Amino acid sequence: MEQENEARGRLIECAKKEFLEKGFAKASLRSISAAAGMTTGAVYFFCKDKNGLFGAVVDEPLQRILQAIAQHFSSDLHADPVAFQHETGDHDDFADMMISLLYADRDALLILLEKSAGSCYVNIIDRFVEMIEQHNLALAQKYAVLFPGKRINQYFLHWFSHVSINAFVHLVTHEDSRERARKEIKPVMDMLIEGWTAHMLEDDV
Amino acid sequence: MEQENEARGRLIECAKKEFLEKGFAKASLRSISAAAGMTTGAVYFFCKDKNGLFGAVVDEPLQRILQAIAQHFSSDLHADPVAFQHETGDHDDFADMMISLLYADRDALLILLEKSAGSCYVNIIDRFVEMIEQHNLALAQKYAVLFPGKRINQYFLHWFSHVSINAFVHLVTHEDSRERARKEIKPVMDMLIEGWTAHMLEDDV
Amino acid sequence: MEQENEARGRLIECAKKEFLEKGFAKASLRSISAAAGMTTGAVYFFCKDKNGLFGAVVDEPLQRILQAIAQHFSSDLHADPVAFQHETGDHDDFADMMISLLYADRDALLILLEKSAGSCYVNIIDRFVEMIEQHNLALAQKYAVLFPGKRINQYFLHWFSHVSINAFVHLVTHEDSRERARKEIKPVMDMLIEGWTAHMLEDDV
Amino acid sequence: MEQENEARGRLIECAKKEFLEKGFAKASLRSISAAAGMTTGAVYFFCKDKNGLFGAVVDEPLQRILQAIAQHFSSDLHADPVAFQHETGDHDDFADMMISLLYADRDALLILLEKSAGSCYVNIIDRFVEMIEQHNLALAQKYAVLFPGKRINQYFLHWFSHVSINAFVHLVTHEDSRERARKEIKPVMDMLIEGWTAHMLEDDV
DNA sequence: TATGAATGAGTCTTCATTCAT
DNA sequence: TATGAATGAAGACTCATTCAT
Repeated sequence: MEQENEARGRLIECAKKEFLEKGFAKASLRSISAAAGMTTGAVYFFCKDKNGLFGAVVDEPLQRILQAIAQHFSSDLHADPVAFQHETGDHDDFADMMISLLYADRDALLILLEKSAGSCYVNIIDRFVEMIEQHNLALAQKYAVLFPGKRINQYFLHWFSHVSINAFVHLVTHEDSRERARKEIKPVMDMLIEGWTAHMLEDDV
Repeated sequence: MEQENEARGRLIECAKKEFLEKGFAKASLRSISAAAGMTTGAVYFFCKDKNGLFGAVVDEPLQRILQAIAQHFSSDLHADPVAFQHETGDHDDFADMMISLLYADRDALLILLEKSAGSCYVNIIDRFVEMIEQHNLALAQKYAVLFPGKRINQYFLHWFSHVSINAFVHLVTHEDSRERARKEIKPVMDMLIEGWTAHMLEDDV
Repeated sequence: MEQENEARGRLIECAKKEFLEKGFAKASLRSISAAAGMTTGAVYFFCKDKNGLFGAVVDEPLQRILQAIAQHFSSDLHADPVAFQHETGDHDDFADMMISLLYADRDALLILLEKSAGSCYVNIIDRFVEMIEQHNLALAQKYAVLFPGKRINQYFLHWFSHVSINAFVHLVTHEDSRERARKEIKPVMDMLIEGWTAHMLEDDV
Repeated sequence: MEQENEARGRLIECAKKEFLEKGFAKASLRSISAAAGMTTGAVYFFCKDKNGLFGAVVDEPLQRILQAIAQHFSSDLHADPVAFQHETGDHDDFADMMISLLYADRDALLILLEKSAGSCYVNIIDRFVEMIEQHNLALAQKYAVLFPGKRINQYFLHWFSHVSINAFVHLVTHEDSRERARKEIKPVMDMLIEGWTAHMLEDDV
């Protein structure tokens, strides 16, 4: 977006390639900077350290996704929980948004999701899971009110949140084409919605 | 089983602890061998190398699971695919078996599933997924015969296999108690079965 | 005095702070220039190099002291050596002058005396010691003439010169208040004078 | 003393030489290990890190001195404070002991006293000063009791303690011969004793 | 059976310095 | 007058691995 320095761009592009190939821990600043045609020292002109370089690759797309999710959830909560399973349009919108975001800078996301071991972004997926779990919890609580004698199944809630996130992670990880991704996610989302409806509440003992 | 050496046992126990804490890549043979009260050199008497040590920790429980799954699948295939969703007993058996196996040496499994980055066991989960995917495919093919105008949704099949495996990974990862694990897996399995039935086949175009 | 540049002043002020905190060797031009709101390159516009920057901080007060001592000594030498211990006024004057000079830019002096390791000002104290030692030697020679059968104790002379300088170094280093410094130095000076008289000459063998 | 490994001995000897020449901060493990005919990695087999190597050079003689001082002081405190200035024998013993200790491994002491900047032994002299200051304080308190209307001059006490330590530091630093050291310290000690007697107490206001 | 010693390549990082602009 | 970019050498340190004994 910004008309950045050219060498910096080269550096980050090479870093992206190396992180994608070797992962954060095994990536070598030496080989990254060599590929970018500069010395290791130069890297430290552009970034604070190895983690900073990693951040330069992944942070922007990450923030975009984080914000989009937060925003979506804040608006979504006012919806009618009874109609959870019928709000197809809403779920479709969410899925479309996620796919757009995920594929906008797919390599960066792949790195973030699969190659961040050792960096300060480890377990970033857990942050996504936490966000969606909180949201699901709120939704489920409103839902549970309508069913006396039922209560939220906490374990299922947690697992369900995991699976929901992983649905997108799996998508961006296994499906190269954004168009096909749009199509493939549908039955997955449907199955998730049905599962939510059928199993989120358990009998209160 | 084998009349093992005592020092070797100590070594492997300490390795298990270190791998669990730091993961394969960040684990240090120095600190492992120090904890086991021996020198780094000694490690190479017992194992070929770092990967070998990792294998000494995780391979036995891994093989047990691999065999159990293979065996289960070979017998399962003769079942009636029409009745997939009704074979509750069978699914329960499978889940019980898996839980038994997973919790028998839970630490080793945790390491294998979550801490193997950098070792030659990376992506071991993918091997599980492949196994189950082949099995699901065979099942689905028999099932598809009964529904002309329908065909297997390949992407869904793959994702479904992933989720099936992850159901167990998530369980062993998040649930300390084997008894609770037995209970928590139920709605998860139910949701999986329902999802299979509803979405494994898509309209043939 | 000079119509200095404002940025230069800021730079030197920040350098002073950093040198005081970390000492010459561990001070970083990067962090100094950053604190001064400029780039490292800019430092080299104002100074020749790191040592030059150090000099910009400490050299002026140093020169003032060097000159004052030289001047004091050249006038002092004409005094009557017999009366060394009685020239209280003279010693008081010297002490007062030193204290004024030392506290005029105390931070700079502290840096020079305690934080110059690694710079070309290391062992600057030795230069003070040499000056005072030469002076003490001259004084002692005139004094020795009056005591046949006695000669100057060279080692004592050297140590004594050290201690004399350190009396002031210790003062500026440990005593924040210039007024208290004026008071505290008195018994110290007295002890030095008495020591001089009693031990500077030893029996000639 | 211990029949140590030969390479380790070589390493420590080379380290001693390098520390003596360049000081802790500017000493290079690279050049030390090269001089000792081994790789940098080997250093870490023998020592924890650079500070550990420094410790291997200086810690033993340091501990010997620390203990000797502590022991001397604990016995000395029972002496008659009135007779402080007359206990020539005692002071002589102390001086002799210190000189023996200081010259037993003089290079190590020189390093410790003058070249420790940057290491975890910086300001080790202050520890000596503190020890002797506490002792001097205790002595002075007993002494002060005998002189109503007088009180301890705190600044003088502190400075005096510094000078006392520096008497030995200066000695080992400037005098190569242990025999001459024994002789040179005498007038210094005398001057210290006289100064103590004359100036440690000031008029109570 | 295991050790103690050592290697050597590699890690990230920091630094003073330079120089075209 | 000052910057931004980059250098290059060196820094301490860690590691898996080897091998004679």
